[in-house]
Amino acid sequence: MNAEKFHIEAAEALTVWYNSHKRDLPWRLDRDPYRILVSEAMLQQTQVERVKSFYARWMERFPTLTSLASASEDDVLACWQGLGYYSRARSLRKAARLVRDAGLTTLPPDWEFLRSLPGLGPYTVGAVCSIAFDLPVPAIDGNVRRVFSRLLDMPDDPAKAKGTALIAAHAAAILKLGSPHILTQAFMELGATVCTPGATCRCPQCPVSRLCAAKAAGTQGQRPAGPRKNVVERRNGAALLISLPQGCAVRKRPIGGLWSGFCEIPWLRGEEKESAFSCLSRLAAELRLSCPCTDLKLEETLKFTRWQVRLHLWSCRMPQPPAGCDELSTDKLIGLPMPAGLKRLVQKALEKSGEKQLELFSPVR
DNA sequence: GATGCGTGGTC
DNA sequence: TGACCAAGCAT
Repeated sequence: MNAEKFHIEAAEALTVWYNSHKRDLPWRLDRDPYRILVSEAMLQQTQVERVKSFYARWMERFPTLTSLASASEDDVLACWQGLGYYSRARSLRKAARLVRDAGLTTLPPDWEFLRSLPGLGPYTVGAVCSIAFDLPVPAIDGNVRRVFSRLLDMPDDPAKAKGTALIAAHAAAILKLGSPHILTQAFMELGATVCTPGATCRCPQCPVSRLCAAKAAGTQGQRPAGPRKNVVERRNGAALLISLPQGCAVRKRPIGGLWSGFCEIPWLRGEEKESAFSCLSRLAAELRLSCPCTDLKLEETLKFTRWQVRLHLWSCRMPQPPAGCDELSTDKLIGLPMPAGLKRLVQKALEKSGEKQLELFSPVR
């Protein structure tokens, strides 16, 4: 089949299929560009089911771009808390302020301007342009890469620049043959519900299976081709719940890097094959601790892209906060912007102290 | 182009 | 249950 016929048949089949098979999602109630942008930012590397409740809460709190522009960063982060990749929230707020400072009250249909905003990369700009403004700008995400790597039976990694350019060319050609806002979402919807990863794809339900080169060759389970994923390194770690006269010790993470600007209880990631107890010793030395520590027998796994940490929790009592830490009352502790894994650990400790009446936070005599 | 950035779900 | 996945972006 020649390319032109491929594009025409794909546009027709996907339009029909999307109109009858699209899911009802909260960000599909209208095509307001701000609402589309928020959904796209939240959906970056995040599953639809997880985004739903965050999206609803966000829209209630920051219903318009101007309301977001006038919000404080703390309020924005609090609303994003638990969703991960927090630079997305900071960027979204900055972008809203830049739009406002440009004298606008809403996002303009201007690729160059949108691309200049923080947090809006090639994919997100494509999504806003095509979905909100109905412009034929392709939005290439993981779903679309997978769909096209199969349609074209691409033998090389579609995430590489060459593969992405090829996919963008085909996607743009198809968008021009129909409604870009329908077709962009159709590519993604197909990837999310039918053309799913590995051997789980549902080819019998696919509206474009007869156009699919991988289906014809039987290679759909091996697409997209790509490099082996990195192994996640597993390590131990130690965390400390330090009881102070009026609460417990927390510290603020530096700006930039992991959990930028968030609060945390003191903790330390172990070296390769280091025991949790050895981590505790190093942590105690770092904090210049001179008191005995009690093993609370509580653990939590912190998961990251390249490593995960089995974090063991100890407690101790001190008359004043150690170096680098501040004192905070325990009732304020739970409301603090704190990474999800650490917060789970703290909550476990609070529950345990309640059950066993450990007087974990009673004043030092 | 490679790496850092969170979190929770799936099989 | 461990490996992989989920609508990327900035540096």
